[in-house]
Amino acid sequence: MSAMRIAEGVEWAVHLCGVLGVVPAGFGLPAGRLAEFHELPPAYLAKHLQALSRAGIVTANRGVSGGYRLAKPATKITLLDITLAIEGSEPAFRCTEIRQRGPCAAAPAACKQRCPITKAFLDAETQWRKALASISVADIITTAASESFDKERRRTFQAWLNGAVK
Amino acid sequence: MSAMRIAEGVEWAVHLCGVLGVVPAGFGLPAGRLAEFHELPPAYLAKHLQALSRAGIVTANRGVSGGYRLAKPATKITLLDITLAIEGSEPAFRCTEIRQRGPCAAAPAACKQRCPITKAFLDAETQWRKALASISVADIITTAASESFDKERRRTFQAWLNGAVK
DNA sequence: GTACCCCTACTCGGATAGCGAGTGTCCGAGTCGGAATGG
DNA sequence: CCATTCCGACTCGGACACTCGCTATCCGAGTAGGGGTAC
Repeated sequence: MSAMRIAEGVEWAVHLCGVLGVVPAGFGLPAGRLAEFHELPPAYLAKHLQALSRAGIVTANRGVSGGYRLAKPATKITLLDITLAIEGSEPAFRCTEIRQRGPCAAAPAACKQRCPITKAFLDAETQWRKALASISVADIITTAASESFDKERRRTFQAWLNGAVK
Repeated sequence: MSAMRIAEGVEWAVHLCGVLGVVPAGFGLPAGRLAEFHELPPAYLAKHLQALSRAGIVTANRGVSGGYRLAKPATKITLLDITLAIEGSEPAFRCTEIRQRGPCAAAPAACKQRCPITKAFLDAETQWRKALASISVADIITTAASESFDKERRRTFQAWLNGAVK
């Protein structure tokens, strides 16, 4: 009774892209530091970072002073990009064509176009994707900064960042 | 890499509500017949029908000539109603408030309002729900009838229905 | 003949196993930086 | 003092267990209808 759950890795990924978005350009953060920032399991987070890397959202540098950084400007990365990178791009609704089964099955020839049920669900999903595509990581950063970053917390963050970037 | 899957029980439920929508008013179909109509596993389908019953979408009658029937006009039953009945009404995105954890945690006092990430995902989900709420079972029936019901199939269906209803 | 009662058959309802996808973890592949060394 | 080489430590990347929730099933609870029986 509680399906349709978005993987929590999506939440992690968006938060971390937000963090990477405020790292000075040219610098990166290793996976361990990113995990530390929100007290996330480092090994598992690494898996999700790989997915982001494969999707071209972040770039990975190896070596002693390596780490992850955004692959493109934060304004060009949308919540939809991140979601698809983590969850995959398959639609949530998958028609199994049960209308072609049973005593009153529709003839395959009559099923050239999608059944109205499938169409409705895919349309709804398009609306969902459109909404997510309209928000960028830069938007998230701006809003978060203005909403819940007082002077004190901003300094705490800067201090941590200075100790984390190489 | 393939999350966010809608339970296929939703697809079944919508199709079956469509079938129940064209049953003459005052008559019902037992779960076994409904399962037979699309060659679905009867026992498992029964579980979903229970969920529809609890949600007030269909009413269940016991006894020798009992069965399920729509609890309200097909125009008043939306795809969203059915989806929520099967999947539950919890939102797909669930914020775990990781912003309140780690070396730069936000103070609980600063988290009165939802973080912008959660807000964005819930807004997207609202768009999704709105799209599903705009389609009724009656709409599905109308479209399906006009798209893929030629005279021959319509007769086949009527014959099955006459043998199925009590 | 009729009214009542019981019984059977059929229905829904909730409690019970099985399996697959996300969740979590680990160790190996790859790379950069620096230290040691020889010129 | 400087260039070169080698070594080491740190990083990402993919392969391996575990847990929870959807999938699937069964048997018990409940009801309506019909047949039998007594009046």
